[in-house]
Amino acid sequence: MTKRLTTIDLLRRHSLPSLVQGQLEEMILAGSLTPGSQLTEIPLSLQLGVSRGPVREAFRGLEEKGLVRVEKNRGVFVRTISPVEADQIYEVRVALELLVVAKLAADPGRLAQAKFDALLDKAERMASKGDFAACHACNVEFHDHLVQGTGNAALLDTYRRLVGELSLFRHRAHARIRDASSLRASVADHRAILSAILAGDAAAARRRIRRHVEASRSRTQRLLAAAGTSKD
Amino acid sequence: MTKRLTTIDLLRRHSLPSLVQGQLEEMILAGSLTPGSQLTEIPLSLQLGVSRGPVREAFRGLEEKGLVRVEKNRGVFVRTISPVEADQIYEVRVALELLVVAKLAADPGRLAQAKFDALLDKAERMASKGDFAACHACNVEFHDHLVQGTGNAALLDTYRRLVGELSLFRHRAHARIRDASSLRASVADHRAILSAILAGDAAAARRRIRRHVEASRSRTQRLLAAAGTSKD
DNA sequence: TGTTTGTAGATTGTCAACAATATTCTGGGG
DNA sequence: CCCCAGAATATTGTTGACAATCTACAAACA
Repeated sequence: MTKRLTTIDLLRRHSLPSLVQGQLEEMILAGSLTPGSQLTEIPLSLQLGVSRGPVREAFRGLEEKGLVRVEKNRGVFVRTISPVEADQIYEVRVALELLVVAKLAADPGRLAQAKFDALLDKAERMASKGDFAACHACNVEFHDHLVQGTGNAALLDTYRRLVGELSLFRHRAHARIRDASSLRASVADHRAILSAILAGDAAAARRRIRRHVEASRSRTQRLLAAAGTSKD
Repeated sequence: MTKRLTTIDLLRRHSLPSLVQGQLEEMILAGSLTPGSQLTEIPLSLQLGVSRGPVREAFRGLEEKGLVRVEKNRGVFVRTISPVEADQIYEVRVALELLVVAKLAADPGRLAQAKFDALLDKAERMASKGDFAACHACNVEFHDHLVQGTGNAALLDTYRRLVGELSLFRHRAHARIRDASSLRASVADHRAILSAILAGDAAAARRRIRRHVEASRSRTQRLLAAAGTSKD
């Protein structure tokens, strides 16, 4: 009990609700809280060492963020995203990423190339080692850094929200990334996209990112279809 | 029998926090709560006839929605959006609207043309009557219905969030729309965009919506610049 | 046997009181 | 006259308790 409190005490600068929200968000995005599962207030508040109030406030934030679904007098549940919803999210994401690479290609000088190269190298190393989760994390971070590079806060917020919901969908699909070839293909895509951006070739960058994200979309859809036939 | 039940049921379905959040959101978007002003819990809870708990929960939702800013131990304030932030939001909005008209133009049959025509006619009537606020509302609704027409829930959510933040910016700029010519120009733009969509001409629709939103962007920026020099 | 109804338990919804923090005001000193 | 320390006030942060609602189970009846 005391140990649990220290973890929260060390971060006293943030209010309790925001801490709880961050913790829950992390667990949801990591998949330790599976989509569809119920989040009961009392066990959570006991587990986190806080009262129900902050937990409820965190629920509100998570609901607005699209990570949980609240049913009055019933409870809150980790949001489940249907294949069509995921497809729609992907559609918006493509539009955003097109804007991202176009902006970056218009001014490639501002991009910290070393950071991206390091990220891509690490992704390949992880893939070689067979650590697919780490490789996937690198790939996700590559996209995120790309969006960060635009310097557009609204764009970054919007993008992250969509990606968060998509990761939710990936968990629902039980789609653990085990396919080394697709991971390597992603890294190769990323290299091509990056080079197009650095060359200032917006058209090529747009073409490549579109193909890249569309491939991810159809791949995820296929994975869910396979998982769906077996159980759901 | 059904009438009373539905009203009761609708009230029972929404929890107090969601009611409060909706009320506050309405007030913020309408401009009756001006950007930068503080929202104190006790007066609000007294005014709305509820306790502080629901109000706090509503604050969390509004914060995640980007309508208020929360400072720990200081209070919550209606969010103020800077010109650069507004510009960035507009940039994302353009990307979304491009997707919207492209999707609609790809399948114009699904669009309820009568609804849009009625909306445009009403907008012109309001402009002629000198009711600029109503005309502006019609124009906003036109865009919203366009996005609704895509049938993409994620796209609609994302779009509405951005538009909400932009309306916040308009209030900050004290930019009451009084310019009849720009309002009429917007209606004319809308007619052109709609006809391009109905003709299935995606390229023309994209070109026109881009010019249209970009015009709105620069106009809003100019209005704020003018207001900024005079007072702020 | 199947349905229904009542009851017990659990969970959420709401509230009012208490604690912690920030802001304001006031009095004294330089 | 200005500045600073310290109390007074106001506001937020958090908690525990109480009320309302839903769920699950079991007993009674057709």
